Amino acid sequence: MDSSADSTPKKTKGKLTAERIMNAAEVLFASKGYKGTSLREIAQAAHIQQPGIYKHFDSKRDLYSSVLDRGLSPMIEAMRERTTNSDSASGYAALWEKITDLLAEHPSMASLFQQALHAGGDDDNLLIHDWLQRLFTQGQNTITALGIDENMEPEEQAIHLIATFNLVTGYFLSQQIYDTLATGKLTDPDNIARQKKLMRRIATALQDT
Amino acid sequence: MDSSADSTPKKTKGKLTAERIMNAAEVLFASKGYKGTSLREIAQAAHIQQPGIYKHFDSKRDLYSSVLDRGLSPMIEAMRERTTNSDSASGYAALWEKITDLLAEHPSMASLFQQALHAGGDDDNLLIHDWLQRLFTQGQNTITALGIDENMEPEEQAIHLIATFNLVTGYFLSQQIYDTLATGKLTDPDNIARQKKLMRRIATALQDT
DNA sequence: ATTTAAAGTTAACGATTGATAACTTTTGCC
DNA sequence: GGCAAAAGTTATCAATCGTTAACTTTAAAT
Repeated sequence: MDSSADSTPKKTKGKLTAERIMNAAEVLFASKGYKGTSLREIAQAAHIQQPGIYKHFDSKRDLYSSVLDRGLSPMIEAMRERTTNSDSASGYAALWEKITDLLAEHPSMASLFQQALHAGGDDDNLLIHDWLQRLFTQGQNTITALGIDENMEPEEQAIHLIATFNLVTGYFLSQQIYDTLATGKLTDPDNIARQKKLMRRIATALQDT
Repeated sequence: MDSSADSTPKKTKGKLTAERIMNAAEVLFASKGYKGTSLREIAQAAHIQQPGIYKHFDSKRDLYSSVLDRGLSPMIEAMRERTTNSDSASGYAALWEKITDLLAEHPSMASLFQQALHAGGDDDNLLIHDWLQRLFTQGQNTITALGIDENMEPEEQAIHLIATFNLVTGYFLSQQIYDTLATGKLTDPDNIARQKKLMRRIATALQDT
């Protein structure tokens, strides 16, 4: 299928279909939630019939999990890099900017992540709990990498983390708020630049203890 | 029913039941989402049988709307007061603190509000769009009341609004993040005080142009 | 070109859901 | 206390949903 055979793995028909399914699922899960999205509408968006989804995924839950995996891995990777290379105070802003860039490419992920976070009392808790551990607790370097003063008491560190997390992800979920005051899209480069500027100002304010 | 007959309206059995239904619905809608919550589980939590809900609400949608109404009205009221009485720069921090206090009493509302905001492409858009108008666009006084520089370009104003909104509401949705670093509840008074302190620092940073 | 495996479709199933109708019980008013 | 209205229950319905099985078509491997 692919002419550059050695540098790119061959993509079978099935793999391409699975990608289409996951792309459709990502957008629909993000906008309508897990329960609010049926496999029939995902299938329709992916141009197959609904039971066909079972050729590629074991269950709806498996599809959801795969979508989350695909979307969160780059974030975990960015976090890991910063944790490993945290060498200066400028690092933390760069991390959140990197995550902002990632989310700008996949704005649905912000919604999916927040949904998964807010699923309380469900059997999803194990899934997202695992992700939280991987995202936020890779040792004390994580705190520094995230731009949080490590001499702070844990409660205050946690609240700083929450604020920063919500600033970054909440931005991508707020098009409707944006529409009340301005025109355009939050994923426009100009707006992304504005958001980054605002984040830098906040980061500076929080860093000055 | 109520012995202080003149100062408090009488609460019929039905009204008390409707309250129970709405209390149950508020918590369940918040944690499981609209589609993920069935009328049967709401009814069970309210100690009635499921079709009994139709004695008090026309539909599931009507119940949802009533829950939103009940929870958002105090916020609109707080907003209106600040808009009317916006007299000093200290006003804007007080507004967000007031909203923080309101949400601390009803943390489910933060989740419900965000859910409604993120419902894209649904017939809910009219509902939340109305609420957004009422929350955020009560004239130019609103911008000042919210602590946003009115000489800023609209795009930047909108992004500041988004940031502030997500700081306030996102806090209440982030217990799972908090749990990765600390113990306790986000609604504990100590943590609320920490959050307010953090918000004041951010507000000051954003105000310094 | 042939064969096998993969991928896709159609039909159907059991479970769940929001809503309705009929009936029963409780409440509130006089 | 009696009566009407309100509130609540039981039973049922049509629709939707995730899933499975059987069948068909296409893709991939040789």
